[in-house]
Amino acid sequence: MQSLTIDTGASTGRQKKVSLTETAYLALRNRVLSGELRPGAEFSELELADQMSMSKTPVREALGRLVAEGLIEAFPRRGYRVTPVTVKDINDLFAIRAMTEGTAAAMAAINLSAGDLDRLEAMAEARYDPQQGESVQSFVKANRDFHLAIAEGANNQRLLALVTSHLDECTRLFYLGAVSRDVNPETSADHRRIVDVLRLRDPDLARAAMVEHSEHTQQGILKALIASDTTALTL
Amino acid sequence: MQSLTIDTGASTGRQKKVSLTETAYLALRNRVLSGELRPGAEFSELELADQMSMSKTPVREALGRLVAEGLIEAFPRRGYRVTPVTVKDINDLFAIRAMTEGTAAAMAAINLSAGDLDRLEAMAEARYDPQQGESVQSFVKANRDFHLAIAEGANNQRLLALVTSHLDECTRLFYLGAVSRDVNPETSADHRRIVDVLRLRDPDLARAAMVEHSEHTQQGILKALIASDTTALTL
DNA sequence: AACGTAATATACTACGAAATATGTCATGTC
DNA sequence: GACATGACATATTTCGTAGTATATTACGTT
Repeated sequence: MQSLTIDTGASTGRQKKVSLTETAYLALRNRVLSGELRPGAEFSELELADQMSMSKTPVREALGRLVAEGLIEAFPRRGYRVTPVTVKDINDLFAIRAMTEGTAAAMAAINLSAGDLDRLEAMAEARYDPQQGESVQSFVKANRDFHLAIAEGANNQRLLALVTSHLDECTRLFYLGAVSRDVNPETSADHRRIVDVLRLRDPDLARAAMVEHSEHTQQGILKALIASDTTALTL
Repeated sequence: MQSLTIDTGASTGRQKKVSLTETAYLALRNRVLSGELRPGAEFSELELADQMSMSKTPVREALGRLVAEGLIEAFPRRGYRVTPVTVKDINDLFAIRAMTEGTAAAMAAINLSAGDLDRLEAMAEARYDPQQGESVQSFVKANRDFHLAIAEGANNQRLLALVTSHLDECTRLFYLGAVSRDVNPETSADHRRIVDVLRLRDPDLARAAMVEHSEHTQQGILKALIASDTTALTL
């Protein structure tokens, strides 16, 4: 076979053409995480292929990855559906999140430079208007950036990947039921406290602050989801 | 589309026919984890398809999942190779393992019944003869069962999945370089201590014992890999 | 209620197109 | 004359399309 010398093409700023499989994967994942495809929704390969005007194969490969991730369920020879969400699921998910992000914060407390911390502090100032969908979306992105910046500070690629995927799944729950709630005061207070303890360079305190923040988010989302009359939750 | 009423077929004990994609995925993953396909090894879809006497499509779908898991790297329009292993990789991996299995042990300390603990204690007695490949393999399986039994005690499916995948990756490193070493005394001592502290139902002690065991394994594997003259490690 | 038949959707094969690497050869430079 | 450089042809490999086979469900008939 051909030799596999590596050229990431990172140095040249040329535009990277992504495969249809990657396109389908990102689009589908986004539709699930944004709540456009709600838990329990059923669909077929052909249906999605037509929507995205591509053949079934790339759609099929994208679905395979999402099934492996657990976001979608496959029913052999019958079809697919978005994996239903249960209360236990949510608790399990947030237990993982507290673990991964808590560990990341503890490691970041040691690694982050003063400049990094200043940038984090600026990120923690993000606010939003619960009435405006656009504002909600940019707040969600800012929140994501804040958490990922800390996870990057852990200097562990595997941990960063774990944090990213679980954080995105938590955000999905936020979209599913808690959009109407105003979490501004709680979130910004938590984020500020996290930056404060990171400055102390104390791993244990940083972990505790992050775990506490995760638990706050969990409580808020559980309340909002249970209160909402949507079909987001399955028993 | 057809309705997706659920029938897992679990109640009927009928034999489950697995798809070629699943077959290819399991076979490839096993070849990588067992060290048959070593880090850096290059190959093509056609090559693998011929070996397993199937079409390229199921192979391709299996490779997609392994790429997503990080076990294999894809080079668009050129081919694939087994992801090289670096020392930092190993340290990152074991940091994750200590985190996930430590957390699992802490949760298991609360959940496990006396009967569960007795079964665990029996599992901890597994020994092997470093000279016999067959014995090594059954020891590795027993070790896996021991760790997964604890992870199941955490009662969190997501955590169990994380523990499983990372434990398997650690086992791969064991196969890659440490086969010759005799880890019997160290392992059984650690395992016995873990069962002992689990009996105390103290989450913090259980976590500490598990983390310590993970670190012992990490040190042993690092030493063995660096000492071995194999090409398993990339700088 | 049991059975047969049609409809539907996946699972897989086969093939063609596009992209990348490699080898050859002509050309130019020292 | 030796060597480097670029153009072009060719081989290799993935990427995606299209079509076939098979499994499963739904439904009508007896």
